Amino acid sequence: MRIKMDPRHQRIYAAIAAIPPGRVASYGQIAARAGLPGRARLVGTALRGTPDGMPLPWFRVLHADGSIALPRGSRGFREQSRRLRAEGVDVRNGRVPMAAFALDHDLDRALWCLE
DNA sequence: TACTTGACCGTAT
DNA sequence: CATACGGCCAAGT
Repeated sequence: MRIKMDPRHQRIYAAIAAIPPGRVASYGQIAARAGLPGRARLVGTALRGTPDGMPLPWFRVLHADGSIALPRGSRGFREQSRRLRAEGVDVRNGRVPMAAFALDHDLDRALWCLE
């Protein structure tokens, strides 16, 4: 048996999966690219409920200011930092310089206008 | 059903 | 730099 997953979550997962290695995106950017402008919180909700075993580059999703969402010192926090650095992303003091690594913000605004 | 939480965000002070 | 606030609203209790 199989229960249909919320289509919005599917679109969110797809948007996250589309982030290229070595790049990152904010929750808001992912929401916009999933056709859900202004609903960054839903991205967090979806991410929290990521099905076990789904190979999702969750670590490429950060706060809009580039900081890691998970609590400082938590296991997730350390793993996220490690995995980002492993693919060349600059993580300093729990934060990534978005100007240099984030997906194009202007494109997201353009997508927003199409909604 | 009602109320609270929260892997958020932009703006204001 | 740090709080505060309103907007957002699915999930959890």
